[in-house]
Amino acid sequence: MRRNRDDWTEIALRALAEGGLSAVAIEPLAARAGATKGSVYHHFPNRDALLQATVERWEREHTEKVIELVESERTPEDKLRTLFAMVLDRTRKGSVEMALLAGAGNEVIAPVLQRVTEKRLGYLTDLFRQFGFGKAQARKRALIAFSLYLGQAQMWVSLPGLVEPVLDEAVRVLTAK
Amino acid sequence: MRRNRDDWTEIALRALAEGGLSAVAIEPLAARAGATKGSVYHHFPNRDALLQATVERWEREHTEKVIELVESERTPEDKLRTLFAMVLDRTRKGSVEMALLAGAGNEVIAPVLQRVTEKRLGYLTDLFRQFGFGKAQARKRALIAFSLYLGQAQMWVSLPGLVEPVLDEAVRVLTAK
DNA sequence: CCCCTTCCATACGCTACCGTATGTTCTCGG
DNA sequence: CCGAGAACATACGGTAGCGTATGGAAGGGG
Repeated sequence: MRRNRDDWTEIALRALAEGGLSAVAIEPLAARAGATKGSVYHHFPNRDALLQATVERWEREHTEKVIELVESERTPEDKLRTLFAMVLDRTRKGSVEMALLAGAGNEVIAPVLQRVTEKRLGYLTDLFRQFGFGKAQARKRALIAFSLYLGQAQMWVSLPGLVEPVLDEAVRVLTAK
Repeated sequence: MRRNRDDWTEIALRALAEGGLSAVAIEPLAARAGATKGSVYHHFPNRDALLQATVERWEREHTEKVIELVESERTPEDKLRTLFAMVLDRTRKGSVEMALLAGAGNEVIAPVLQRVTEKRLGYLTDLFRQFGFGKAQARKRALIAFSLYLGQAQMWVSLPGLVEPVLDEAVRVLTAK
């Protein structure tokens, strides 16, 4: 079976979700795909290039899709609630997101994480403005909401089974004047 | 210079803070200490044992001290504010805490993280009860507050320079009925 | 002072992964 | 149907860290 660049980033994406950053390693990936690293090195000059292409693919495919999907909700409350519920649900089963957060120190991952976070914060700020908050306060609430999401996601990996019943309270607290 | 068990966990603790989990490696640590791994392997059977002793030392020395220090504040508001300010400040400059969060998947780190988190959540719950919240709601607020902290800490490593001015708003939001 | 234990250095083999070099197979356009 | 380029395999050398084995130094109790 011949493989192209996209095949490899897809495989790497899955490995990233399941095994974290260190699982994106040329030789194990090749073995897993029933190939040898000769194939990988034909499509990518080195490991960082594969990682780069992989995270950029994730950025393209997942970042905007979430926002699009949330926008199908009608009221700001529903949007916020859906956003939290959906994003946290993705986080559950070994997601790419958590792998990237854990690997935030990596110089390939850092810029991607930065771009994605800023985009999300921008969207969240707009969302809070729809609740009637002023510009500055909407930004603060967005930061708080996003931190809350990050923290929930983090807790899921370090304390599974303690995260669930907070959503309603969180939304209420976040939107209270 | 002769070294004992505590010397090595201290060195490992520093390495953990500065370089993360992967920096707790026998050979680099020994080199850094001007010794050879022969010394380390005399005091610890293997790498995991060193890591274990190191994180347990951190658990002893840092977990309870924070709570003690916060308890010196008078009002619940001041306690909450101090707690956030202090813990987030520790997080800034390459802390052990962040290294542990990033390595939450590790089977040595996980149980420690779990114990510490539960202890902190317990304390936070008590704190929110002092605000007049009922038992269940205090627990939810505690979870939210702790997630908020985790998220802020996480943001500090992936987006340095965007975290600061949220403290007041966060405290207000968290304590609002 | 000497011996026994503690502490440590040196040397070794092993694994996992990186990256390179070179040869082989597949595929498709002419 | 054949030749060129793309895709891949194989083999190699290199690095970093783990863990073991064994001998040497160091220091305190007898």
